[in-house]
Amino acid sequence: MNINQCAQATGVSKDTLRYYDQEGILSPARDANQYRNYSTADVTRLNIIQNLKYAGLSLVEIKMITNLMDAPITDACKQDTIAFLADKRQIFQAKIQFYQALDKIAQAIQTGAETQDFANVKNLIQSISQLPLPDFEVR
Amino acid sequence: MNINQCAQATGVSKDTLRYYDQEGILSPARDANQYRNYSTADVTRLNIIQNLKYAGLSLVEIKMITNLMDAPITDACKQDTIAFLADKRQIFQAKIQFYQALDKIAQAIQTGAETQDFANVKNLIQSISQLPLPDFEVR
DNA sequence: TATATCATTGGAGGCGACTCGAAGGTCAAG
DNA sequence: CTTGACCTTCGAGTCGCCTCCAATGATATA
Repeated sequence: MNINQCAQATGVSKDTLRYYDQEGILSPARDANQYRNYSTADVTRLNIIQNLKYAGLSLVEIKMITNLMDAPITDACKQDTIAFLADKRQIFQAKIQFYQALDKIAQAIQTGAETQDFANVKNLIQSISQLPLPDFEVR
Repeated sequence: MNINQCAQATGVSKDTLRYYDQEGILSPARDANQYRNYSTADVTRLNIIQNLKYAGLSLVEIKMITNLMDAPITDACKQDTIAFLADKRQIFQAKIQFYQALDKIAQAIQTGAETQDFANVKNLIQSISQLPLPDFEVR
């Protein structure tokens, strides 16, 4: 599968695919003519990359996780992984709670706007300031 | 409250506060000497900004929402707001589901790594590729 | 075999959201 | 009335993540 086909298949642009290669995030095999040749495993990996990006991970973090797939897992990296995941899970859970709370407010604002209750809309926006940000991350 | 005190109180850097002013996201009153003077309402607004940033909204989107607080809400902007919120709520709900699914996998990976079950760790990472990305947004 | 269409690289440019530095105005303490 | 710690603006720089372009090489079709 050449770069164009891979771009079609995954929705990731050719430029981005070259960029990922350059950054060591996804380096497909090369044909004799130096053309990139994407395998189905590469496509799977691109799906992982897209999903983790969607979850707000940086490319560096994504690289770290996907590298676990082909590296033999050493003891040191095991420790790192566990720590990293414990961290990320805290963030994920905080995000779940946060989005649930925010969605509730958004729903109320929606209703308020529909029923012309604008005073209440302003109060609801105010209430966004009360949502507790987890103290362990700033981003 | 001057810019330094506001920075202390909110954890937002002075540079960022000036940047927000410049971008029209938060423009505090000015004293006679042109110094920025932040009110408690401004601090509240900064909390809102930080929370919406955490939820993944861009500064432009945040500006749109917080502007609802001091503008008289016209019919046109009401329509916009409702549409915008409907959109965002879809995204919020998708994120909730996504994070829940991802956290489950992360938990399993964590357990796998702790119990040295590395083959399973690799399978679990693979399974991230299966998480369904909502089709209505790419970010 | 010429032409069009694909691939390669390297380097520059862009955008969002800051971040920093220089040059200068303001103010309180000694 | 000077010193030092603030504040101001403006312009440039940074970082992550692409995106575009030019020069060059490979492949497929008339």
